[in-house]
Amino acid sequence: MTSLFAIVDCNNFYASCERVFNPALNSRPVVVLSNNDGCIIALSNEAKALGVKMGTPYFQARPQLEEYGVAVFSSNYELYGDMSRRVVETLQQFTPNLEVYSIDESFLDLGDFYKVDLQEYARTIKETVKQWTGIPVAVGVATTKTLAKVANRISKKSAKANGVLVLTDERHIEAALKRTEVGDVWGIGRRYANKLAGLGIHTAWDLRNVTDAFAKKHLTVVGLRTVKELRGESCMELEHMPPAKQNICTSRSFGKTLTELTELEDALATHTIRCATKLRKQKSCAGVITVFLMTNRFTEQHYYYSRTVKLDSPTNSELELLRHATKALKQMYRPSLQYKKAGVIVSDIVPANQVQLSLLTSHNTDRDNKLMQTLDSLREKYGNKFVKYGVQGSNEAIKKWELNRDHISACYTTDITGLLKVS
DNA sequence: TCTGGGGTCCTAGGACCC
DNA sequence: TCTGGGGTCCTAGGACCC
Repeated sequence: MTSLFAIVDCNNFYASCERVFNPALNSRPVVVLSNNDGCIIALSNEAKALGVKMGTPYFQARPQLEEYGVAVFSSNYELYGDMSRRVVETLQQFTPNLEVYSIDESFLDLGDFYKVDLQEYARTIKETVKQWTGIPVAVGVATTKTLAKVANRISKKSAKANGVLVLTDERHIEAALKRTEVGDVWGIGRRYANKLAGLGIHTAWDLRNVTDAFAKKHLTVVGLRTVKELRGESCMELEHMPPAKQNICTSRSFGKTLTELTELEDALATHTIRCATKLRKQKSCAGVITVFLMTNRFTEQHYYYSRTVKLDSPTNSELELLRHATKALKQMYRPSLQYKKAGVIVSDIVPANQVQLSLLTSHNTDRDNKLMQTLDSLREKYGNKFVKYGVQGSNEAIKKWELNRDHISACYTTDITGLLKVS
């Protein structure tokens, strides 16, 4: 029984999302910036054709962008998240055996579809997603996830393929792997690509033909799996249910540098609450919380402070996490430094229903759980900004550390608090 | 002036125990 | 006091992904 996978990948996803609700952009190059308007993280094909590169700091690219009349957007994750859901719902019409791999990519298990015309089927997927959501996608089909990714990549580049490539024929696979650079293989990053080049491995085809021992020695067992997948031996199953996260991190750069303890408390409280909310959403508790502060990493003197606290008993109560985070912050804080970024990481995560209550803390837990449930539903209804703690300060104070989002698009699919509009 | 955020997995080496 | 070996756990660092 041979496996069969499709990977459906949205083209230039964030840029495409901006275009869906603003058709005037269809004739213009579009870029989307990272948080804080820092770097370019998405480009339309037209912007790529101008030579603008992914990851470039906005302030460096800005003159060029203005010269060419490129449309520039701050990232709008409410919009992208909502569009992502629409794409997934469309794909679910084709098969329930689907893995949402990232905000813009899904794997489909086509294991039972050998009898259908795959080319035709893949094209129907692509056209349906475009028609129902407005988002252009590319579809790659093969017997392993890694080969499907290769097919997907080529389908975008080849005019003939036009966004759909079924890679099941041995001769076609060989040709595809020969024209794929080794660094473009899923699982081979820049470091490994350089290392492999030094060892005479330049294409995906070269990599497919190394021995198992060679792969394991130079690329660890992870790389060996990649090599096997390139040979057509499926080593990565579809993951229907994403496993609960083992670490959860919320961090942001500030719009401006901060020096005051109260401002940092405010920012970190918001991050802590987001971490706690994420924990509750996946029904987990964390046994360890880490708080970190850093100054600008691009200046000569760069400071990074962090403090890790092991809790008596795992929790997802933001009240308790806030207590520890605030205390840790006070211990780390040095006045007179220009802080640029802060964050909270919760780890040692366990399922909430497996938490052993310590006698010391158990009397609080019931009350906390009920309060957290209430807060979650209030926030879902009225938005995150609706419920706040004293430590989070007034709305005035928040402006100082909030992100720069000078080029944000309108909230087409959500209102300002992140609520779904009823349409 | 301005440089993102959030994850996973594997390995090597040290600490510690028997 | 000296000696050897093996197992486990933890951490830091390095690689990758989107």
